[in-house]
Amino acid sequence: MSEESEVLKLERQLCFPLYTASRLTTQCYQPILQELNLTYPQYLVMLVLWEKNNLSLSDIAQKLFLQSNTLTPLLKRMEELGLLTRTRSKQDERSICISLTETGEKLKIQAEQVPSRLTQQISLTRDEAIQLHTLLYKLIQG
Amino acid sequence: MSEESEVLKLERQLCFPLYTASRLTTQCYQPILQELNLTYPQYLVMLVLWEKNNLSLSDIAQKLFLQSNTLTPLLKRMEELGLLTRTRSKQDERSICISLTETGEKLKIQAEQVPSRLTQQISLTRDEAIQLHTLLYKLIQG
DNA sequence: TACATTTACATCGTACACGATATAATTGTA
DNA sequence: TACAATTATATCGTGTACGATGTAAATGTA
Repeated sequence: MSEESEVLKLERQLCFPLYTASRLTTQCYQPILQELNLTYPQYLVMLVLWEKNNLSLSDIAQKLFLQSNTLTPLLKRMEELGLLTRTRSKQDERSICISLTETGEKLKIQAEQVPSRLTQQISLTRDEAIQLHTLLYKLIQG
Repeated sequence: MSEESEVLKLERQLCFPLYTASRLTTQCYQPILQELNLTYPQYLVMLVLWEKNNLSLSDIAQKLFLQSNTLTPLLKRMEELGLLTRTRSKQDERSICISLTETGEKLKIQAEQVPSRLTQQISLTRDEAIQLHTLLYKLIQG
């Protein structure tokens, strides 16, 4: 009934396993992050800020490949959770400075266990994970 | 100021490049799919149905690793677009049968050019793409 | 055959993503 | 210095994702 069209087969697309692997991996994080009361995108913001505190929205946006339309409400929710503060920069009134609160800083200690707990759930060898990591960054930066 | 915590560095995580590669790849599709008046998840549903028509919602759900909470509204929108019909199955009144309309079938012809147009934009060699494909499926199926 | 269990969808609420657009501050330039 | 262009963030609307829950049909079982 359906014509042969190899190029349109779902399993042949690169996009589909990317989309699915991303979603399923995020789902693996969910129960772990729930203990920290964080969503996955919120966790990413925390990773950025734990590495370097007091960044502007655009700094975070650049690191996460996101924009203000996604980040503004995300950061507002995180402010309401008491994880960070959003203050207008003195040097440039357009810019806002995102700073971790003490609560936000302290959450890092609990978060230290997250990566290893996730690695345990993943069905890739260490070498495969490295290989995948390399290929994904090549795709992203291309 | 921020303590050294190698395990929590953003660039070390596997999840982040997965999430980003998925989003950026979807963004590559967007202008191409706009010509077909499809969103990316809608395109995935079409890929499934072009391969095999007259599937139940749960068949599609299984292939795309989605559930009714996502698929029901998605399929309703596609029905409104005139791409498919949703009819209760006679054999099992709980099940709905998703069938392509003629419009939906015909869209396949236009879609044939999508994969190659995307491949051109991707910064991976053929071998790397195959390698990535294999690793992602291993991750998904694990 | 009653009835508990399972299955297939649907609905609801929350939180992203993201294109389009708005707004105010800063910068470049005639 | 006026004023156009740029930049940083915010807002809005639409469309996913997905956990939790609801509902009705089908199935298993005593």
